Amino acid sequence: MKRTAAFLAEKGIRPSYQRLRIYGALAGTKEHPSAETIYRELLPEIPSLSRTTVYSTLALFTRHGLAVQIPIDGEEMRYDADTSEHGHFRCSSCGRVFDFPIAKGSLAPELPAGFKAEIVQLFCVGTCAACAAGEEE
Amino acid sequence: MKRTAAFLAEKGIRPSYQRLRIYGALAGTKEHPSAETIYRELLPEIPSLSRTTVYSTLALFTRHGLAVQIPIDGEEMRYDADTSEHGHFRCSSCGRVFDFPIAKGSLAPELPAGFKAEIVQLFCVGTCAACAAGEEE
DNA sequence: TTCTCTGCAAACGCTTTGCACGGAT
DNA sequence: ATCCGTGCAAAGCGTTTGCAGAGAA
Repeated sequence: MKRTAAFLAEKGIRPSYQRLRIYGALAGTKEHPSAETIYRELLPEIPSLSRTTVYSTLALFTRHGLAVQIPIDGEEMRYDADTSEHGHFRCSSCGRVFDFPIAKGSLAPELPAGFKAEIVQLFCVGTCAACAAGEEE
Repeated sequence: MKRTAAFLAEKGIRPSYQRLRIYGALAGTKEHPSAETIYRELLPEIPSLSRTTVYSTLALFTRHGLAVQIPIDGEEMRYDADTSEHGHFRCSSCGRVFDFPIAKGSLAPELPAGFKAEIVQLFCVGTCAACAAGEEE
């Protein structure tokens, strides 16, 4: 946790207990959790935690570049602490979101003149290997 | 409109007046409208129109492959009648969504074995040419 | 008749806002 | 003393659902 505190501090975020735990929950999983998921995960250990804090903290992380928003399903916003270039695959059967690598440069679209992209995201929706193999959810 | 009626019919959708008009509103613009936008556009001419009808009709079009959902901003769902392969760029300043071409094959990501993508979408968020040129709004 | 479509109103789920308390600076 | 972070409750917004009436087949 000491590491995390220093990491948040150097990004300009005061390392409060809640922020440390929320960052830990986000960075420690590949599940691309939503605010609700993180809230429910931490609640048993931090009974006083409120959803408001989770939402505002995730917004703070996003503003400071520690997390990326993944609006892959129009239902709930998901977050990813991995801000490097990669794609996201959502299984329409089980709902899980997976990372997948993308060929370098393939995400450098030829935008019309004058357009400047700050965020580039590649989304896929389909069926994951587990669900395709017949494991219903 | 005759054309549109036949088009909907051959896709297995009964061409009611509302459906024709909603399809027309969607296909006749490059604005990637939301349900609310279409509703407000048609309301003056179809005063009895309800949001419910717009929502259910757009869902119907999506199910039948006449429209694609674009969850580019996690706020409201946008729709596109152009189902061909292209990218979407959202200007974070003015909120408009633009199409842009993508190099053939660049949207064929190397998914892990067993994964099968049905929908592939490339999203960018940034500043459009007009906003970059200083036109606030 | 029977089935589908439409539309109103209410409900729902995710997220944001207003406000007050408490702790840090 | 001031500022910032937290948390509760309520509101907000996009969307879906329940239900009834109108219309097509």
